[in-house]
Amino acid sequence: MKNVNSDIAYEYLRKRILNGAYAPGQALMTNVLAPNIGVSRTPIRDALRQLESDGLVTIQPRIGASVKKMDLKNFRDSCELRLALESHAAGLAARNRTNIDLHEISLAVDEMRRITNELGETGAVERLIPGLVREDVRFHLAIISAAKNDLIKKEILRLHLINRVVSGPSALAKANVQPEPPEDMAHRREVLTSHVEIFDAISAGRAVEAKHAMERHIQDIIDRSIYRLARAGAEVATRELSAEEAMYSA
Amino acid sequence: MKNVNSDIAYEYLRKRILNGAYAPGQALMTNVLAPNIGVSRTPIRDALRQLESDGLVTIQPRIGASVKKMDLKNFRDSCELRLALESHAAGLAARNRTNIDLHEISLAVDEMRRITNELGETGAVERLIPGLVREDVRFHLAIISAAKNDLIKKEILRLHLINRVVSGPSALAKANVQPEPPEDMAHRREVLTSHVEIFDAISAGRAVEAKHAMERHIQDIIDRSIYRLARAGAEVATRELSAEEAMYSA
DNA sequence: AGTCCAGATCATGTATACACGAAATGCACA
DNA sequence: TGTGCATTTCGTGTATACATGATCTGGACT
Repeated sequence: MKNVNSDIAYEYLRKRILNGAYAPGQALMTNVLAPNIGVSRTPIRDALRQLESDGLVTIQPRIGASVKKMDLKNFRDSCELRLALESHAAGLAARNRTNIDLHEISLAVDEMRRITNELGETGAVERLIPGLVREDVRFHLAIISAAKNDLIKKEILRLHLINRVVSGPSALAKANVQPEPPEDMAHRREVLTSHVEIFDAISAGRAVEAKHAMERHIQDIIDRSIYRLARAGAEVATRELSAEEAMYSA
Repeated sequence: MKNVNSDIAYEYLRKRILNGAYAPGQALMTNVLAPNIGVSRTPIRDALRQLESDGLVTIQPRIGASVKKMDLKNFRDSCELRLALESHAAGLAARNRTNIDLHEISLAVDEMRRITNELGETGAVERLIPGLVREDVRFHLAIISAAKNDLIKKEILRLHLINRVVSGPSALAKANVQPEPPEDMAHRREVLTSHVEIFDAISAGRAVEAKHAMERHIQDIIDRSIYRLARAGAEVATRELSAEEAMYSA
């Protein structure tokens, strides 16, 4: 955002939506928010509008704003969008990446490999997972940047990468979704392999290969997410996910 | 949008930006706009924010809003984005289309074929081109709808399809870009062929084929646009396009 | 002449007051 | 007791007044 008070309201609301402080569907009334945040209704309105275009909030005229509910359909839709954008970005990255981009991507891969190996040996899940997530985000972010298309980058970030970065553990645990089932070590190695594969393709400038590798990689992630959500049971599916939970779980 | 006065301001500004009434880069000051539109500054601010997220306006904090300039880089970027989204949508459409969707697409194809043939016989460009454009938009819109992904649809529409619909002839002529060089009859037949090809793939449920056909089709359109822009000469390239001109020319 | 600073000007961002519409309450009536 | 309508409540949307920051003007100094 741009203006200081709007920013305050925006960040305040965004954080609380993302960490689940507000239930999905909960009304966000400017006149109750205003005293809490310490600014007037005007910048709050601005913030809500921005959040609406981020897809986190629904605004109905003369009714008001509420935290957006995300059902499985919406979740799938956003996954599809991510798939389309990121795989295309991978293709572009193979064409447009500089050596510096390449270096940054390789760092993310190397670091992830290191952590994955350490995890395999020590099993120190609690301690190492955050780093793994960080390097994963870093990897995807580096590729998006290497694609050299600001519009696509903006869209992808708006979709969810920022969410993953800022959201933290949050409501996923509450929903009884196990973020890290113990049998996932195999999956972690697969992720690493995918990343290496994508990196190699981008490095070699093979656009279609990079694109397809990224497609498969993200499709895997999506399938996994949906499977986990489904397995987490009806209470998650029916009570509806907040936008945050769905985003984070991707 | 949602609220009546914000809508008025939004439509007012949108139309005038799209038809070139405001030059690219021109400042849009709320206190001069307000009396003209006949509403107060508040809904105008709302409208400007919305237009910013549409990509038509740039807002700098404490500086103000201005009509977004679009250079060749931005134009290419938005084309890339369109390519990614629409080709993916074509793939989805092949999987998710209903018979009703299929029918609507076929209507657009048939009508376009009819008009193209008539155009080949009579050469009545002035009279028939609008119908051709309409059916082209209809074709793409029908596919996007058949993909059954509201998020992707929303993104594509925001990108430019609406623009094509609402913009009208506008500033393209002013820029001395010939929208219809006489040798384009061949191109029109190619477009028709592409549409048929895409339709067949979607109809048969061949997702990857539909996707690739759409990719080629849009890449053709983009190449043509960029070629035409380049040929139109330096004055277009250097004086910078308004968002509208670039969008429309796609 | 050119540069730099101070004041003035002006547009934005913010707060607040007002008006309209929607929902909730409560009362009358069946 | 349940239903329908009027009234009230309350929150949004809009207008306007105020404050802050940015730009512009003019003059002084080098």
